[in-house]
Amino acid sequence: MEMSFRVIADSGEPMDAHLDIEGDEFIFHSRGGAKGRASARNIDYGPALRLLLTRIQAAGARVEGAWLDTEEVRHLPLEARVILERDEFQARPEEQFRLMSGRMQIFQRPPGSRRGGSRVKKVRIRVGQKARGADLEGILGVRWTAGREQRLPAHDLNKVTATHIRNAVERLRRDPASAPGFGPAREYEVVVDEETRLPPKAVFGLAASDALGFSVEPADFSGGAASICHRLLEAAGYPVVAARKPRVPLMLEDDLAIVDEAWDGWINALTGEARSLGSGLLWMDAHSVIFSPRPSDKRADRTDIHLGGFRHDLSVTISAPLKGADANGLSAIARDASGRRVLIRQGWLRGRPEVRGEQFRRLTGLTPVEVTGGTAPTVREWYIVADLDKASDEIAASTADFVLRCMEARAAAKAGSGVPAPSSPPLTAGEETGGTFTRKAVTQPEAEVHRIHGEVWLRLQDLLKSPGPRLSKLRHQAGYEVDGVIAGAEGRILLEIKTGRSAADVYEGVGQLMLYSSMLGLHDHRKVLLLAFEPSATLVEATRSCGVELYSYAWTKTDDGIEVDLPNGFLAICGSDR
DNA sequence: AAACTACCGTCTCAGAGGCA
DNA sequence: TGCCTCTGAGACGGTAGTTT
Repeated sequence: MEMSFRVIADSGEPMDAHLDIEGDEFIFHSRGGAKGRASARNIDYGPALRLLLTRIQAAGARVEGAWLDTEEVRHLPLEARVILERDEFQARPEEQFRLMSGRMQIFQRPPGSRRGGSRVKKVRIRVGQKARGADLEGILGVRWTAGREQRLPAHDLNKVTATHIRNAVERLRRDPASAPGFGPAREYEVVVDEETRLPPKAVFGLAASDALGFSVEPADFSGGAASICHRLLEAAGYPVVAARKPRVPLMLEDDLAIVDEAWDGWINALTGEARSLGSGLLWMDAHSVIFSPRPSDKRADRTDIHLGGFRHDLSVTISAPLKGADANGLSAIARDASGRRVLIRQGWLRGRPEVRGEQFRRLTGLTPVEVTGGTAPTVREWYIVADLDKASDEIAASTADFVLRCMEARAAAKAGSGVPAPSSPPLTAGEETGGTFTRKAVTQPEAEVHRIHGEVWLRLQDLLKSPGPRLSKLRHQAGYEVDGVIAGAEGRILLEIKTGRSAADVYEGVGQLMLYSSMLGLHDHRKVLLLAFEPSATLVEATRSCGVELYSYAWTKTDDGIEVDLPNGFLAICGSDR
């Protein structure tokens, strides 16, 4: 099967999403394979299809309809495989996508099967002719791909020798235009001598063209820190270093819509490079930085980001700009001379002790940038957090670097003031409550919801009341709250109660017990996870090997509420003789 | 027979809405 | 600010069918 066109993102980067064009219709290809594997195909299916729908609408083009177009259903007449009606293309692109993917999933599923089915199938979309005369290719923003699609294999790139590289360096030194198609250095530079620095991809591209006997282009190989390109350049005796940033002044962006869009892009980049730890916490593996997005308390619908959150006394907030060109804000979006968008933050860490000015520069090792535009009573010192026109991983890396430097500065400032930085002593948290609350009708009808979690807690508290209260709750100063700490018969117990029944609830509970045990210094406590279902022997075994004991409770609805039945084994270790 | 294509089915995650 | 429930949607192993 040929896949003739490729979707190009607004940034100009080609996406992994392909389509064919047939007259006034385009066929958008399905996604397949596991991400990261060589077999992965059309991995950007979702984002790309949304983008296409947006572009069609933006172009004022008329859409005639969308149909499932997999081989399996091709024999069916068009009207039997509609996934979006003509009228529905009036809806917002996001809504169109939602409708289409939902219908794709349930198409021809056996009756009664609520789940299952792919949402990433091949679809055919017809765009009407009255599209302001533009051709479909132009409206969709796609590019014809005739040649190579993949990057060159490593064994080809490894054919590049030090001699090829030396020759390439000499050619580029004599004539910087001798590698057409390659841009100037952005992230890294090849150090040739004191005066001469060259773009690594151009050097390697030229060397590879020489070695392989055909014109190697930028898309044929990756650059970046761990790439074969950098490795071979270094091996040939040319150090590759981070590019020296030009010290051009930045201009504060005053259009709030652009600021907000850039802000959202930044958050997306971070989120895309992280995985969830539950409870709104995200973890960037690659950079060892934790963060949590929180609704802004200054602006509705905006999100602030708190980074480095395990230790709130070391964390850094980057809050959504309140207005355009706000030279007084904590953070802002600015542009450099070439129009690139940059997220900047003031070099001012609040709290005790406060870190700002010269101390911030010294402790972080960062250099402030010159920023113009906007008016403020005092001059602010701005620092670059991330260049937002870069790839997500680079945005995340740059943000993480900024945050880690801020955290180090905070820790150093504390240490310098003679105050060590121990984790804060835990506080006692309020008791749980049971009963019910009414869930308003949103997507589901209004309903009474029982606070099972609270009921279990109250039942346990009741059983452990005598002699003297032995169930308490602790709360870390950063806000993390433990379900219970029990002075048990055979030692103290750290308890986490889960009402959910999914594997994710178990993962979350085990994770919470690990984290809380460490954060609250409760290393000598038995870690107990109380589940609402009977775990399998395998799960019990696996969690036990992590140092977590599993017990399950049961609850039943009675006339006057909820009756909770706690397991005897668990009550025994709690010291209840019930 | 191996490799590839185009899906399916399930797991998992993330966000919204809501409560204390 | 943490946690709960619900829901949409992405990730990804698995596999039938097709092509080489």
